[in-house]
Amino acid sequence: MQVSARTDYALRAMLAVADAPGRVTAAALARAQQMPPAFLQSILVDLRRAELLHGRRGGEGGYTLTRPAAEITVGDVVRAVNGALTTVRGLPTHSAAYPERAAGLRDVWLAVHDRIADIVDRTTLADLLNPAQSPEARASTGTGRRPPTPK
Amino acid sequence: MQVSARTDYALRAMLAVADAPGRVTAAALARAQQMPPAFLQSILVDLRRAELLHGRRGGEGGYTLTRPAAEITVGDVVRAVNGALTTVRGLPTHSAAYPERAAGLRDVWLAVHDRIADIVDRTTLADLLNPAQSPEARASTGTGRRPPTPK
DNA sequence: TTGTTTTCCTACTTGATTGATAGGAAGGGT
DNA sequence: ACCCTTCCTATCAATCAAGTAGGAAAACAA
Repeated sequence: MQVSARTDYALRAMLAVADAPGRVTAAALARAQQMPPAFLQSILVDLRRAELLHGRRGGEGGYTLTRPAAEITVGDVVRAVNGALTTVRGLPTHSAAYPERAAGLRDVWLAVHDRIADIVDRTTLADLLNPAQSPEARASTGTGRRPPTPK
Repeated sequence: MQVSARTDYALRAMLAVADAPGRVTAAALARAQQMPPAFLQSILVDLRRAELLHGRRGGEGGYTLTRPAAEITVGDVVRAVNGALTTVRGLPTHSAAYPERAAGLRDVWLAVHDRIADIVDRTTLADLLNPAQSPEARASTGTGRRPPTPK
């Protein structure tokens, strides 16, 4: 039930890129968010391969978003760096086998997975940058956002 | 966002003990649930220290629950073996510091934490052993159980 | 009571996965 | 040509999963 450092760093990096006006270099990113520069580099490679970031080399280089911040969800970022959204014993949640008596446990992990998906797939980077209008992040209980927001 | 093997094993062990009529030995537990015996032993120690299991040695020895299965929640077991319910970068979710731009991210992890807590703190071992009457585990969306179930 | 069996308990060791690092190699601007 | 910045690969360190070995305690039998 733990969020890996890789996932947390990836989201913070995406938020910093989304917030900046132009391009952002990896070095500036690491300094602003206080994360190990070399480790951040390997995370940026994952985000670039997932088509979430566009990297440009050379002078005046840096990273930009491939899509508007309102069209990138937290779930997109998590899946890019972590593979599956939730895992049990290293395996994807839906593909973990359980013996006889513990069959009901599988449903618990699936329910946890669905609740998490409800949150991260409905929250966009733009929502996080405007704290005033992010209903998801504040409500402790309830469904969250009413607007359908069809993906 | 991953459930550790330790947590998964601990819950399966607790379910097997709850389901058995009398005492259950660690060896029988490992065999029935197909988990490494020695690793299970270290997990049982955690469960015993958390006052969830009572171990008895000697012939006719084994483990039993310290409380009825209906009074032990999934959350109790998770916290016993994992410390905090959810962690970000190894730290408890509520105590992770975030710099300027990523402040909104903290609320996301807190919301995830609350949703997970809603599930695991309301689901008891008895619920999991009666698949017919476990509303939590089946519903993909919604609040789950209506009865207040005051702890 | 003594011995024996059964089981729980503790400490240490190995292997694998993840977090983190360093040093180039390739590409864009000037 | 030169410099800067992103990219890639190989490597180190730490943590967790898993396994091993050797007691310590409790129940039963003689």
